[in-house]
Amino acid sequence: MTASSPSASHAASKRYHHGDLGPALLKAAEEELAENGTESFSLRAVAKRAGVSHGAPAHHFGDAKGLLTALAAIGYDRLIAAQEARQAAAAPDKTSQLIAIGLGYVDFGIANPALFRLMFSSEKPDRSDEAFAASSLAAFGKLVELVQAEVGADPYSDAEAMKDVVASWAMVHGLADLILSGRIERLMGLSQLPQDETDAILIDILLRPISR
Amino acid sequence: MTASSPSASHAASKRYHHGDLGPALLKAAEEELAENGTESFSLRAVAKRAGVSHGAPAHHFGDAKGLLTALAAIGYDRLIAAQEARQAAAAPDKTSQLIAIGLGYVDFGIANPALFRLMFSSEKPDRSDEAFAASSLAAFGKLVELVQAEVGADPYSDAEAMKDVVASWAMVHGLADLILSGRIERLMGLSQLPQDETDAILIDILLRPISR
DNA sequence: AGACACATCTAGACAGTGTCAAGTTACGCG
DNA sequence: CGCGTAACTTGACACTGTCTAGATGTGTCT
Repeated sequence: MTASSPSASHAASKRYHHGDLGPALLKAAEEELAENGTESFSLRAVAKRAGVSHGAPAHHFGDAKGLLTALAAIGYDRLIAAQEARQAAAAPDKTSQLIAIGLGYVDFGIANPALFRLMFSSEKPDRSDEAFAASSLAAFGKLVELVQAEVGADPYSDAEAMKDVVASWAMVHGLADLILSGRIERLMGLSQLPQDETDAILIDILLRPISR
Repeated sequence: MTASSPSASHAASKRYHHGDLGPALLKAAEEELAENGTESFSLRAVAKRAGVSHGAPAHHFGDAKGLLTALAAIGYDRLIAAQEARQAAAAPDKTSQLIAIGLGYVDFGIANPALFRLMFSSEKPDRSDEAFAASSLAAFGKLVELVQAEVGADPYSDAEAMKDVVASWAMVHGLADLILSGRIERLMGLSQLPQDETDAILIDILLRPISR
């Protein structure tokens, strides 16, 4: 038997040294978050799910705040991926691309409600954390860039363009937040509609902040 | 001396029966919420602040969820009051009145960030609770009514009008949520501006969802 | 190859949390 | 005046996050 190769064999075994605990904890944390929500999130439950002792996470993330901060940073990367998926499927013109990142924003929120709440409505993540700040700024940068292309002015030097950025962000963020809290479903029953009809409604709304 | 009238004397004494614990707990809970935020909210800390034992709240609100549900319901009443204050100060035309409730919405969010989060971004309140549902529907009803006046169609029978409602709500909600999480401050420095300039920016943005 | 430094993980303890059950106090009604 | 019952206290329980000390591998250097 050539067995027991030192590096990364079957990970979930009961080896004393897990070998890849950091990522495994993040995966477990995301699952816990999806199942139980942000509010009843438990660090010990995450450790149990990953098959390690309750003290193990501390060594990789410091404390619960650290783990949730890392998870939120991953969330922003995931958000960007959802936006890029919509961009790839959209027409190449500037407006369609801007709307696409809005639709991706909503897609992400619906698909990951607890993660969305962690990223935008929680005090637990440390916003001064490097990875968190970098990922969240990258997501915001996409918006700024596409609004600039749309209105033809740099938001950082043109107050009107910055209002367009803020209006666009507020609209898509409010839309996503109200949808994933179930407050829109009661009014429009979006989940009952075929995707193209849902998209048409969202596009109509997402166009409003920038149509002068 | 006519003293020691049975009902409601000096409330905060160390009488075994507090006499008015329900409201006192709500007041303490709101203060705790404002100071510590939704996430590190502690029922025992609320009881301590109100000067009663840790088990006392259960008798009035059942459990923590019950207390927070009642508090959220009060929050909606407070939201409506903030909107009505803006309405009273605004011009009587339909559009000004609609914008006024938007400004009141933002006012409320900025003044009560933790309560706002409890009302809109938390799973803790029981939305099927009678008082909660009534108060939140009253707040929403204001919006529907004013959008209907603005666009001249009943949102419950006209899909376009309902899109106007959703767009208006999403815009003001997203705006408030992003402002109170500090994400707009970095971009526009609203807190540095005089109120009329801030209002002008917000009005510009709040008009967009309904200007065809 | 052997041994040592170090990162990794476990195990126990601590204060704090929400909730439950049982006991104590006092209000109000007869 | 006495008694039922609502209001409140107290103690216990399981659970939480964090800290500490100890156990266990991993990798490296000679």
